[in-house]
Amino acid sequence: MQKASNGPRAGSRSDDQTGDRRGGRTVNRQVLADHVYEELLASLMDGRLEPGAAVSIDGTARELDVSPTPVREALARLEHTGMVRRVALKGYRVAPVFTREDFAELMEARLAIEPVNARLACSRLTPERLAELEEAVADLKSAPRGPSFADYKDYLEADERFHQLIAKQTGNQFMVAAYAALGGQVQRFRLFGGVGITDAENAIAEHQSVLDALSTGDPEKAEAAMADHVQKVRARAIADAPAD
Amino acid sequence: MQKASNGPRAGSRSDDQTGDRRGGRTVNRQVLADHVYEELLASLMDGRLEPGAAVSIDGTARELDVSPTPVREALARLEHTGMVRRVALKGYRVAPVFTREDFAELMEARLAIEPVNARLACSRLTPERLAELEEAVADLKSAPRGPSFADYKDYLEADERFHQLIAKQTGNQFMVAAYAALGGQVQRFRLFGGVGITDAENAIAEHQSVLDALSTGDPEKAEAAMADHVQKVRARAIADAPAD
DNA sequence: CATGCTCAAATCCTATAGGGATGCATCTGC
DNA sequence: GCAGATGCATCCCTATAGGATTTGAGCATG
Repeated sequence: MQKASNGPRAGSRSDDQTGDRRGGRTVNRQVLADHVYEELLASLMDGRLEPGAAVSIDGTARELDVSPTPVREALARLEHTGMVRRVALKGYRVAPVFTREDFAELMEARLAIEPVNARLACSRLTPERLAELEEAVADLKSAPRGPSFADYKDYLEADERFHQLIAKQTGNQFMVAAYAALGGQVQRFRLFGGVGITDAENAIAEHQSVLDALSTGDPEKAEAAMADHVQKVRARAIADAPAD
Repeated sequence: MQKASNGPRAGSRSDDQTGDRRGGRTVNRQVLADHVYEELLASLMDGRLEPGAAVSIDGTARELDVSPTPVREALARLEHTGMVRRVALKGYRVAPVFTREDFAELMEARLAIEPVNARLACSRLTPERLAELEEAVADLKSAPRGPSFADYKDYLEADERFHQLIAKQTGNQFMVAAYAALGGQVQRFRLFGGVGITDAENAIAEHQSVLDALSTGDPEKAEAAMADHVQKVRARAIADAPAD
């Protein structure tokens, strides 16, 4: 909306993050489509884009002041994550809200994958990664948990980060990919699943339990702690869920 | 290569599969990017595109006689499957061959996911799906298994179909997504993992065992049979693997 | 011979143009 | 007043143009 069509700036992209230099050599070249992808992902992950909302290609392009081409590319990647759906010739839409059944399926899948991740992560845990996990739990404890949306965004972000770190700690690229296929949905559920932040105290305790189990180095314990956590999340969500 | 640049046909796409009509109303509208995606996926799945090969955007566009735009979109989707990798400003490349470690990780992930799929599928098995599974196993048995590449393509296709059907039979969209995150890699490993078709007899017997276990309706048996199958595949592959 | 430079072709990346379809507001006829 | 037709705006989709970057060959130099 700001600076809408202020003039053609074709090809003059040497001042944004493209040619980012650090220490004298280019480190992480990035193209516009990557930027758009991250922007859209952030909007989806923190709830700015609500389920069911249309994501217009041209509209997004105008908003970000780019051409539709990189937006198409970014959305094509996002489609494969399940966070947006596409209908040919009709465009993209944020995936609809979770039904009760969707939620049950998601929890079933988490229960199949996340305890295994905890077990594998435990047997390969490095001190550095353990520190990162401790930091995530600390952030979880210290994050504000007010009633408004923005108030517990940090809490949700720390929650997602904790689980994602465990997936990465497995050192298994395919388990990371499998969790990633769920991760976005998990986060979306946290935002729009109906269950609020009321279970924070319990959830924090369970995360601490998982972390403790990982610290002991006993893979079986870690697996059990994670399974326990996921099951309790499911139980609380069912209890809190609205009538429909 | 054939019919290279025979002339501009801009906007005349009312004769290909776009406006496909059946019974009077349009049923499944398809855009060019979908066609390109399927074309590339087929090339990857049956080995026409070998690991490490460059996949040029412009080149593919010329070959399929379309513009680069839909090719970009198709490749963006494929990137998220892990079958092609992208480097900014350098283009796409078919994912490299499996190392021993990659193979171990893939089998670890399959062992975490596929037995669960078998268990879930078993408890929700419908006669129609069971028939499809039986057909896949029958195709597995009847498929030619010659020494040349094209000779056992059908065999590999039936193998992939069997596992994918079980994933779908879970009725859990997230388990399907998780398997899909692996599925492409599994197929690629079958093609280029070094292990040939020597284990066909054993593998067929194991697939039959999985099918039998599913037929009994005992989820525990199905899970065990699938775990046994994956573990034996791993064992055979390790035994057959070349020195490096 | 090995190494560095120059240049040209190929390729990637983004913007723009325009065809076709859809949706919505407006208008007309009953 | 209301149903259907019409026009306009919006959007998706593909092609094309052109700038920016990479790459590899050819050539010069130590």
